[in-house]
This record gives sequence, structure tokens and C-alpha cells, in this order.
Amino acid sequence: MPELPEVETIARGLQPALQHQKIQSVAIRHHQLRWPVPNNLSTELPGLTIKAINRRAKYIVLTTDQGSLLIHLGMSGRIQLHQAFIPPKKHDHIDIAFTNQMIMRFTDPRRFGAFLWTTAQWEFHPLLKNLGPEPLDKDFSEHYLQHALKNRSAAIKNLIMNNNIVVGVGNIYAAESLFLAGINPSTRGCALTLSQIKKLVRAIKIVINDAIELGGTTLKDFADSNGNPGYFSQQLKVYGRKALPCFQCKTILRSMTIAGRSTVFCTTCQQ
DNA sequence: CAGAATACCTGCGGGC
DNA sequence: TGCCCGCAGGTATTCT
Repeated sequence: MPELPEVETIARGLQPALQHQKIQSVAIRHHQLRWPVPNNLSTELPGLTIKAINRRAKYIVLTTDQGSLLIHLGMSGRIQLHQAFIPPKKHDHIDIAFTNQMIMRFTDPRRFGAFLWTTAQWEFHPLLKNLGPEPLDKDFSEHYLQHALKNRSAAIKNLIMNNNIVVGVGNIYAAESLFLAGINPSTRGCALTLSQIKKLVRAIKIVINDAIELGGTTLKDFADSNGNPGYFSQQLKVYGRKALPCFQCKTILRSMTIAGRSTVFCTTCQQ
């Protein structure tokens, strides 16, 4: 999926278009996403108005006066806005039509995404209530991470991708952050020095912030809600650069598998 | 409890 | 051209 910067970009694109819009109808063409899409959306949502658009971790939250839609894009999800109805394609699973004719269309070939409805406070939904801090919040600090890594023997790359520790750091930005911080991805969490923890917190904030400013990373399934690509791919230092020379030192970048995910790094710059 | 493996699903590119 | 394999941006759940 889009990682956090992509989701943020999408949420920012949806904000002005959806705020105050009234839902006219809902069409669900494929119910089987990560969890079944609730059947009652088609009857519950029409007539409700979007009051707020939020992002938490990689969830997009559309809040109405009766409840909130929780949308996750999984690995291959997209949301696009159309000014009028156009015929759906193969993986266009859900449409929400608004009274101004606009259509918000959810597309997801791999169907790892989620489209859920909660009538409770969305912050307390079981999928959201245990999430760690947002990487750009001041809660995500050197002190916090030092505490979180204490006694953790797993690879630091795993730990920063763990949503209970910090949200929104996926495979691309984990690799990029560790490169920027000069840390070997396989280092055990508890083995990081205070200086490394400080560098890592800074690196994560810089990488995520820069990626948001550039509209995310262009990968094959990503486009913002208007269909525009992101530009962060031009900034990638290690992700996708296996066997190519490090920009900093020319060492040939190596790849290894950590917790089942490929991880590119520089054996010279990341000790 | 922590860590590792597994599961969900389709599409694509490379090798033959 | 077509088939098979491995791999892809995530993360909850199950196992050890």
C-alpha cells in the first residue's frame, strides 16, 4: 500500500472535496476485503453528511454525525474521486456517491484493504486503540523510543515497523530511515546506543516529513485522490536500489530478508 | 509476553 | 506466446 505519506496525501486531497458533502448512495460490488465490508453501509450511510476527514496511522477516517468510516488501503488500495459516475473496472469494489454527483471510488486488486463502519468514537475502535504514536508527533521522541526498545531483541527494522511502537513506518521508509541514521537494519533494538536512537528518531521524522511534502512515493499502485503521482521515489537512497552503488560511498548496496521482507542497505554506511 | 511464521489476494516481470 | 516462480507498498492472527 501507500505508506503513511501516501495516505496523508490522499486524506489531504479528500478533505476539501468531501467536507460537508451528503451521501446519496453506496454501491458495494465486492464484499470480501481484509474483513467483510458491512452490508448495512448501503442502508445506513445515505443521508449522512461528512463532518470530518482524519488520518490515524494508515487509516483514513471519514466521520459523519452517526459514525465513522474506517478505510485502509492495504497493499494495493486506491481512492479516487470522480465528478460523475463512470463505469467501474474490475477491482473497483466500492462507490460512495454524494448528492453533488461526486463519486468516491475504492479500488483494491489484492483486497488486503479494509472498509469498516463504527458508531463509537473511532479512536477507540479495536484496530486503532492500541496504535503507537504518530511519527511526526512530539510524543515520538528519543526518550520514548529509548524506553520502547528496552529489552527488545528483535531487529530494529522490525521494531520501527511495529505499529504498537510507532505507526506509519512501512518497508520503504524503514529502509530509508535506517540509511539516513546510519544504522544496520538487523541491529537488535536493545543494542542501539542513545546516540543512534536520537539519530533514528530524527531520521524517521525527516524521511516521513519530506515524503509528505513531495506527495508520497511513486509506485505502481499509488496515486492520490486526483490520480497524481508522488515524487518521493526520486529521493530514495536504498529502497529498490539493490546491487546499485551507494550514493554516499559507492559501496554496492546489499539486500537481506528481515522478517520476511526485503531490506536494502549499505554495509559501509550502516554499521 | 516477545518474536517468528502464517494468512489474506492479484498482478507483474523474469526465466525457460 | 505461455507457463511457472518469486516478489510486491500491510498487518492481524496464530504459533512457539
